[in-house]
Amino acid sequence: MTLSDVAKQAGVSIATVSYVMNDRGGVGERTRANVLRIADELGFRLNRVASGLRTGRTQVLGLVLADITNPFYPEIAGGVIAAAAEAGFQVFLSHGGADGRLDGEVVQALCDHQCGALIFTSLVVSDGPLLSDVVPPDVPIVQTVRRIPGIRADFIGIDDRAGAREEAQHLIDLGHRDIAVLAGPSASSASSERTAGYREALAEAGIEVSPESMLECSLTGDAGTRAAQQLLESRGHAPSAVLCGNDLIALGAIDAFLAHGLSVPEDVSVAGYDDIWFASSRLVQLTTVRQPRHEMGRAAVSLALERLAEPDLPPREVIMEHELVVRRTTARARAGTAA
Amino acid sequence: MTLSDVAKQAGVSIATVSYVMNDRGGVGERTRANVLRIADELGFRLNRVASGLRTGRTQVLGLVLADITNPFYPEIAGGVIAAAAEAGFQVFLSHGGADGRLDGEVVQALCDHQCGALIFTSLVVSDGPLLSDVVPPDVPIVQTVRRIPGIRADFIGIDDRAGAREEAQHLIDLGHRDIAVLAGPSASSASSERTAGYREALAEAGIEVSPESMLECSLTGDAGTRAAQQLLESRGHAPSAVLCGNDLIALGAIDAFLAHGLSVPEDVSVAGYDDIWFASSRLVQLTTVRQPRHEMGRAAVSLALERLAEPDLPPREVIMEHELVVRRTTARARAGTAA
DNA sequence: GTCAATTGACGAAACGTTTAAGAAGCCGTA
DNA sequence: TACGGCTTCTTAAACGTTTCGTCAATTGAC
Repeated sequence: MTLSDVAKQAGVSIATVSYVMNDRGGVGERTRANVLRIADELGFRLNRVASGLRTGRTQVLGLVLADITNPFYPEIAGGVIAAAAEAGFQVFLSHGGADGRLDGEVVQALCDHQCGALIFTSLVVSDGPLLSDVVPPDVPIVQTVRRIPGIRADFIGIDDRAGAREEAQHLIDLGHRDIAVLAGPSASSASSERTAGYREALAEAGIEVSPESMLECSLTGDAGTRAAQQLLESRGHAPSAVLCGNDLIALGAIDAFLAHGLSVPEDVSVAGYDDIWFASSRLVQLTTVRQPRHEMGRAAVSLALERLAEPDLPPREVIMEHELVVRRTTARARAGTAA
Repeated sequence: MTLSDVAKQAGVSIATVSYVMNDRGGVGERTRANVLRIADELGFRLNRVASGLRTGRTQVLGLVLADITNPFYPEIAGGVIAAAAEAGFQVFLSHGGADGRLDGEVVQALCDHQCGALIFTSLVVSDGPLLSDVVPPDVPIVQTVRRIPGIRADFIGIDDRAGAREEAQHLIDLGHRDIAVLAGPSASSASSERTAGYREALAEAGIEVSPESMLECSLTGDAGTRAAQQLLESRGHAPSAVLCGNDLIALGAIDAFLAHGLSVPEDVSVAGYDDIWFASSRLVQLTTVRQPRHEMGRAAVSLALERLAEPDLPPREVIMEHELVVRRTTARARAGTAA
């Protein structure tokens, strides 16, 4: 079932059918209607692979998630897929390596399939050279969540530092002074921004964080559990509150505290970051900072398509609104501990 | 950068380079090595779109998730993507409509892009005609999780009925007699199998479930909350235990019970189904039945590729191992209520 | 030394589409 | 009548691969 079949049936040339199927002008009203009818009867649909070859651009976006099993990412993917579908694009989904780094083969494969644009989540700095080596210069790149400097790519994310400051301030307002930080990997721009935000707000309030109360761990629940245990061991007692690099760390830390017989938030307040779906469950009720993930996915597609239409646009950064969400894992500091 | 460029540089024909790049025989060892070297120097990679057009088959799988934001599905996607990558395939990701039904346009778009095979999760019966209308007969279809009868498609899932029986038996063994069921939509084969399994096991133990203790709701947390509320209202008191159609319903129900001042599992035991990631969190510790989602995704790819290689295989059903996971939301029935 | 079989390489057609360039018909005006 | 300017339609050349059929060169057997 090809253009040629429809053309034969309708008694016109292949070109005419092509013009009709692509809604191009220059076709008489009668023939257009006739072709449309025949195509419909025959169940004809354009072969997008052939179009892609001929035009040199495919209606396909490549999306690389850092880790698809991390509940943070699928909603971004949802936004990307929805916006892409509206624009008539398909989405190739891949994910990075287990260590959070980008897998060169994955990016290569995407390029082999002639993606029109590439969207990445949570790049790390060492991914930079890979991208410039592998991705053809005419393929737009959008990075979300994290940003690596100096690469040819648009960015979409939130003001992590501001969110972190607000969250730290929230704890300070609740009277906490003995505050620990379980930070995400400093290789991640988002994590280091958050850590910086925490530090700034605490410093402004005259609170200093001792080295043993400032731990760096990877962005998983297990890492959070281990870090919280280490916190308890090295300090000898629980902090009054803990600021975590993301929600998974926070949940892992809560696990650890509960296992030590501490209650949250009565004994220790815990705050996360991201507002993953499950943070809002009544069973958890985690205080956190929300990233508009679905909207970020949509916006990433807009950036990509805009640049596709106008390649010479200057590099752009879109910063979306975040929101401090106060729930049940943070509470007023105990009188005794607030000093 | 095309075959032609490499051929020119290596002083051989396009055909020869093609044979080399595809690891076909009939090329001398010296020329092969030379072509490989030149291709590497030039950074040449085959254009998969052109290959796809020429061969009529693309190295692409289409994956349609019922709902990407539902934490149940991304792990299936992870398995699919991993297995596909190993076989040199890319994966187009789409998702169904908000009502859980398949969107015809989505399937059409996937076919327009000449996917080699299509994998679906959680089809509903009314999706059947759509598939046979839209998907070309030479494109293998794999359905996972749920099965709709009579369509040209392989299936991969678990024995939902057996899992449900085991779970119900677990509650019976704990001494529960006043057991309610919050079932998923009966339009879903998985849900109705589970419901049937619950019923069978309860019936065998001589337990009958009153109509007001058997509610059907959709597979979301909110629906679970509402259903649990309705349960409490119409019955006047809490059941001793509740079997839920999936984990989300269970979590929603727990929410509702907690909101009514009941404790889980002291006042009421709750069991879910699926073992989504967060059911295992220490904050939840949900008793449930595990589906090996990652492996199901991988197996779906195997089925698809096998049928691609051998289209005349008889229809196949792969049933994977499930596992009853007993955690903290189910406990021995109170002496008083066990009657 | 001859001939058949094998190996290694090539030419060219095809896959289904897009699109530049051009032809045919029609209209109105000079 | 001749002609420029529309509109509508067609012809044909790509896009980058794969693969069939052919052929020259080499090998091995006699």
